[in-house]
Amino acid sequence: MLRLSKLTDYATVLLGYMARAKLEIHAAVEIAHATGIALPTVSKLLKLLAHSGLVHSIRGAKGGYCLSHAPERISVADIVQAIEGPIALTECSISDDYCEQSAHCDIRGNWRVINKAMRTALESVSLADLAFKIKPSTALEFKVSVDSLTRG
Amino acid sequence: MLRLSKLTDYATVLLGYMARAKLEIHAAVEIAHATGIALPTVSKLLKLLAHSGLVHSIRGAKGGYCLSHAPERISVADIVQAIEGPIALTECSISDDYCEQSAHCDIRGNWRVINKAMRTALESVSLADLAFKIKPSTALEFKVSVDSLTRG
DNA sequence: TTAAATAGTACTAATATAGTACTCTAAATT
DNA sequence: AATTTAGAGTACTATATTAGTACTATTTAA
Repeated sequence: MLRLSKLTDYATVLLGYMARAKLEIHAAVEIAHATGIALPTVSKLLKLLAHSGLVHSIRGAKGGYCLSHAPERISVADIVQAIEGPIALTECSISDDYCEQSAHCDIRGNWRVINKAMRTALESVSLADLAFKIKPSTALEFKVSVDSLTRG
Repeated sequence: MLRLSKLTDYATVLLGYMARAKLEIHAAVEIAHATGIALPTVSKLLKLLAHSGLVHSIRGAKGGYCLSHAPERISVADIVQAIEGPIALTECSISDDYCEQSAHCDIRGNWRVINKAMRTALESVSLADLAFKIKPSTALEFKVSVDSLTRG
């Protein structure tokens, strides 16, 4: 079904809330109430997002989390990677060594290309695009030449 | 990690074999031997692919499977959909009703756009691209305007 | 009629995901 | 300094999904 995990989905919801709310600092409890996502889940997600540097955490009383960058600077790819790890459609996209089939498999190199294409697609959409309505005039364009892909 | 299932990966390998091998009809056993994928798995996959019309099945002795279309006409999106079902990154991309969060969720519509973008990326790569080396001169281009996306 | 091959279905096992609980550390307020 | 608020870290459990297997039925060639 090629789908994102629920956690990633939740992450976009809670980051979307943070992007829209004007106050800088948000406690996990507040975000949980506002979004309807269970508190332990919200905490877990915010920790992951803090690890990847997408949000900044402030400890102690009156602490909380704030976005590290403007919503326009945070891409969907960033969010997916923060929660799910590297975007890699197939095992062999990650490491060369792992696949026992490699003798039979002539397809490996070409998956890399597709992978890069997907990543490019996800990188081209920002948190701002998600959180605020995408205007119909906005054009998403992905133009990926194999030259650039095979170099990457 | 946004990855395809192993089964989808296997499916590309065995379709790749069929695309390269010149003989029209291939029994499941033959494909299993050639690709190193276990026979029961190969059978399962070929059944799924036959259901979606990507391969044509011939029953009985001397039977087997053959590609329904030229490798150039079969897209990676077709293969993914045959094995994993509809390409839908989030639950709400499939049905409107399901999501209990819908009151809180302003993000729904925009996921659709991303979804379509991903699908477009996968549609732009063919089985032929996978099975034979993509030539560096080949350019994969995705150009998706939101106008067309919101209509879809 | 027999052997070869796919169709269909149901089941089991393995893995990954989601969710929860608990302890530790840091900062602010009094 | 003590207390309270809030995040950090870790480990665990339950659930759901995925992968893999087995078995029976059906079709066709020789």
